Amino acid sequence: MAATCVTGKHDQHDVYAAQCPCRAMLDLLANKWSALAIGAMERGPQRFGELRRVLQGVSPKVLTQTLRRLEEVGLVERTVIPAVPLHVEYELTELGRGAARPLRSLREWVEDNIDALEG
Amino acid sequence: MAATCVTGKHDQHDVYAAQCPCRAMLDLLANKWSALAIGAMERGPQRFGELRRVLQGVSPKVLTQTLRRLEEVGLVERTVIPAVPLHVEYELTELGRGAARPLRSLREWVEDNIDALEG
DNA sequence: CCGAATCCCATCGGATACTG
DNA sequence: CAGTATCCGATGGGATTCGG
Repeated sequence: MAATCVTGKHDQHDVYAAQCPCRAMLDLLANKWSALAIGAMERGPQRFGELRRVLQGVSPKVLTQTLRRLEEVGLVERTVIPAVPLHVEYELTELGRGAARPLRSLREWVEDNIDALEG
Repeated sequence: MAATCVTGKHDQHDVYAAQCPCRAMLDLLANKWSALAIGAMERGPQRFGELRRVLQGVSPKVLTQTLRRLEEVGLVERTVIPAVPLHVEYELTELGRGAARPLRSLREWVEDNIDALEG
């Protein structure tokens, strides 16, 4: 069971509390590009260009922003491989692989239920 | 297992495909207010003001937008109860309760792992 | 009073071009 | 190849106002 500000032991761990860091974290994960990027990296390390190709329609700026934010909170590790041409790999951390599970469930639910949805 | 454009039987059911309706649906669900609103409605029908209080920091305009979009795709049912003062109840549909599960997993993961995350 | 439409502004996302 | 810079349209929040 998740702790909440109201009922749990962690008074500041409630995604519904505006000032709780959980909310900022949920904002980061509950974001279309984050959900797709993390899913893409479940297969293993991915290069910037690979991610850009998989995440159809993402602009380089937004992909960079997304990956940098995921890196900042420790969900993704960025590795620069000095070579010509330059290689940069993005990989899920242990924590990132944990976050990937509920996100995969969400993506799969959408794919499995899209026919039942209107719009 | 979820079907994908590339590997599955449903050629148009891939959240990674830019033109797939799945992507639009994921964009709707992978949104900070949608995830919180759907979670709030898991307890049962909620009035507009209740939702506004639970989703700390949401403006009435954005809450209306969010609920309307969820209603359009059939995840939420909106019921106007003619009374003074006016009652408007929002309730998850069967489909909405299905979508609620992975979203709850995501919220719980965040609450359970926030201490391990940086930022 | 509650729900929601309107106006205005700040911020963000997206397309494109360009650089290390 | 992997980003950064720049511009622009879309989106989101706040305050206010309207309607029931």
